[in-house]
Amino acid sequence: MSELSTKQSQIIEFIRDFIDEKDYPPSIRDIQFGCGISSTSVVDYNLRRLEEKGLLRRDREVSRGIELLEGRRRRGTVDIPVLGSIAAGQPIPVPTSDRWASDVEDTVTVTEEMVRGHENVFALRVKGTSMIEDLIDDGDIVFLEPATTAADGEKVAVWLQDRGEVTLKRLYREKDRIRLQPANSSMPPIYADPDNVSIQGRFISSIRPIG
Amino acid sequence: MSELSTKQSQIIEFIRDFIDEKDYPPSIRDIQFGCGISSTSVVDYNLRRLEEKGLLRRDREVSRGIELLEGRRRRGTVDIPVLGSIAAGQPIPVPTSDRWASDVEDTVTVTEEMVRGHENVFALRVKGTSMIEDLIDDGDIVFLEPATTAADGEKVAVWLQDRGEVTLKRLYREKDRIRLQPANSSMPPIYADPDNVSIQGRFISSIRPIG
DNA sequence: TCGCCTCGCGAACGGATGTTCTCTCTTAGT
DNA sequence: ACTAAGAGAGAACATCCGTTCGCGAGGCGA
Repeated sequence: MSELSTKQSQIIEFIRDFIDEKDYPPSIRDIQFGCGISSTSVVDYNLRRLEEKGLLRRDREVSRGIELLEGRRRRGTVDIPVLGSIAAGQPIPVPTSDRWASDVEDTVTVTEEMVRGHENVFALRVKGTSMIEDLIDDGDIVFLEPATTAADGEKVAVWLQDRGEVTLKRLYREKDRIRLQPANSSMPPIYADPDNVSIQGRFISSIRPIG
Repeated sequence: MSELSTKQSQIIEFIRDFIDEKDYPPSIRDIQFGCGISSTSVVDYNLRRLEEKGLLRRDREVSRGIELLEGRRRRGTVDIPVLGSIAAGQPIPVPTSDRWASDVEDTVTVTEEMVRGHENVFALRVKGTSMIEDLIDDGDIVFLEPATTAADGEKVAVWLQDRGEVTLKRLYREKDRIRLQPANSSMPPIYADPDNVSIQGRFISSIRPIG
């Protein structure tokens, strides 16, 4: 029932290739000649079957009104703004709910899986190896979601007011201070007054540029 | 000269939105009504200007034969076959020059930057923490390119014939043996006879699934 | 003022294109 | 063998749609 005849998979294949090459869908006669079919009605017939099977969508009465549903796989990418470098001494303007402004210096494109389920994700370039034992190296790009709170032990980007810098660390609450723990046994933790620490974002994932 | 008139950027905008929504380009009359223009010839006129400026490409005499050049941003993704797990005791069929066979259990989609400049890239799931100090953790997915040789110190996937297993290590040639060095100071290196080692692939990059 | 160019309007032409109708041909069920 | 359904061929039709042509309104330098 949901088997595809040779002709039908050939048509699907042809449409995919056609769009790949030309960036617009083929007309029925394009398909006809491209697949060596002898009549437009045969193409129409099979297109209807394919539509019933949910493999494509057609806009009636519209030329080239064919949309491959299954081919929607690609385009599963998101552009993430790189707001700056972390632990570089610069304050980071965390994006508000509306999309980031236009002053973004750079963006990285990643597949949606890298930030799945998170909103308003932004990215920062990591300087230094303070999180090396959490497998975050110098030069990596980390993805964060805006947050103002965090559970103990979470990796967060925090703004240290007195130092005027943003850094990525694991955050632990102690009696009357906050401990920012590097993941690098050669580096001591930073202790800070709670009033001096403001959480900017929560770690989601990271990538390492090739090379 | 290369400025865009209000109408022209409006048209570009409309085309982009139209394609975004319908997945096929608008006809000239779609643009006409969508932009509140009173004549098809005006659309045609501006489309020619936009084509001259290199912002789009038109296929003459073809309905909806409009292709946005600038909108090519997305689609920069590649599907990489995940051939199995590494250090899991199973031999890995390295893909030949023709595209991998159909028995691929899984694929991951990544942006082209992750494998830039490499051919026939395949992926493996990492089991264990033997490369932890090279920032490759248990559960990571590594990307490799087929290779049969490697320079000293390179991270390679090697097939150990007597153990019947594939493992990811740094490779060093010593007098009459090969040293496979884990990046984990709690693990000893593996020494093997050169005849017993066959290199399967060279490390390119890795990603870590979210969570 | 006179060309010349840019930009826009409206209409008409002809090819492109989706739809539909009528016929075959084959296959499976009875 | 008869019939119904699936698949296809061929042609006709009605739009859809890109192109072109004539006309006009401004702007600009000579």
